[in-house]
Amino acid sequence: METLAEPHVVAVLAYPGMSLFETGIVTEVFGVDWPGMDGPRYRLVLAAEGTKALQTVGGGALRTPHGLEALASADTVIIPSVSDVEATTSTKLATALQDAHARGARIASICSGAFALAGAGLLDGRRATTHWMYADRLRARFPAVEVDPHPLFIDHGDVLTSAGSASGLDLCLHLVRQDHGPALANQLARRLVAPPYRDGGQAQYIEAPRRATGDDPIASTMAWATQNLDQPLTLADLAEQAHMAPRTYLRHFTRATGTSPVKWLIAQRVEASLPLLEGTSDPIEKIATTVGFQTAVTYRHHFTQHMDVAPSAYRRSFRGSTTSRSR
DNA sequence: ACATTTTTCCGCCACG
DNA sequence: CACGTGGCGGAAAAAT
Repeated sequence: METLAEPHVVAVLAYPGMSLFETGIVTEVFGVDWPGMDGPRYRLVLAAEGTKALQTVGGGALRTPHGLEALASADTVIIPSVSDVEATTSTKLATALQDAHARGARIASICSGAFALAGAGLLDGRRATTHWMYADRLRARFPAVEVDPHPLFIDHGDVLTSAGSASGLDLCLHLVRQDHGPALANQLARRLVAPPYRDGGQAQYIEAPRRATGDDPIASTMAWATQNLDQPLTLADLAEQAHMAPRTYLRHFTRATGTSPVKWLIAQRVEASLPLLEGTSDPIEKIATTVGFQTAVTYRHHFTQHMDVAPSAYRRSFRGSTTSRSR
């Protein structure tokens, strides 16, 4: 568990024509030494095939001393997308990935990086995701891969895939959470000013984007619900607010949102409770009811479900780490 | 931690 | 006929 002596090595692939965004996410999470963050560290290694300077999007050039052998010897390997989803994965890269995997390293991809993992055969017979726009191509090129375009990321333990670029951040935070627990992951998310937790199963693609205008009945009931979070809201209440039958409301809601009303409500309530845990010393009971859970039991249940820690533990770890360091 | 009751959610289908 | 609606039943999830 403790990796203080031997830092966990994260290798991220650099390639010609790369965008700096996905790599930047990885850098931010695993490469930056955040001041005031005690606890375990990672060592980030940028690895490339060959030692020539690589062109990046925007006309820059990038050179790294680390070759693919750095991939093969890392603890975690991240492929932050590929330059061309039609191109076959080079044998050298495929071999490096297979070696790393066989050695027990964790292999993760962001966005179109899944094509490299699939090219190395690491996704055969497994469920995997990628950017929703590439899902069909991935399926067509690698029929052995069970492509699911819906979730933000899929974690098999040894192999992980994530969706569009920004979901890479969710994936990276997920890895930190796996390695060092929710407290550190949440703390890091705070520093990055990222939402603390997005579940891997959350929908990546929302068919009917919510309009901010008031004429969207779903959007307005959602706004209404967040205003009235403290009181018990049922599906029937929301439907009535939207002047729809429950069945119709349900359909519209899932289409617009990617989740169900109750799941969304629970997530809202858990989220609303975070600042109360962080900033007040209100008892859990009180927080539970102010964010709309009938009882503290249900609050604890759902909080733990979402955050992987009990509310009290979250509060404790949050306080401990922020106050003890800054003064 | 577990069982019971209640609510949600989704496929199916009839209706307008 | 295509399309949105909404009631019904039962599995699944949430509340108690």
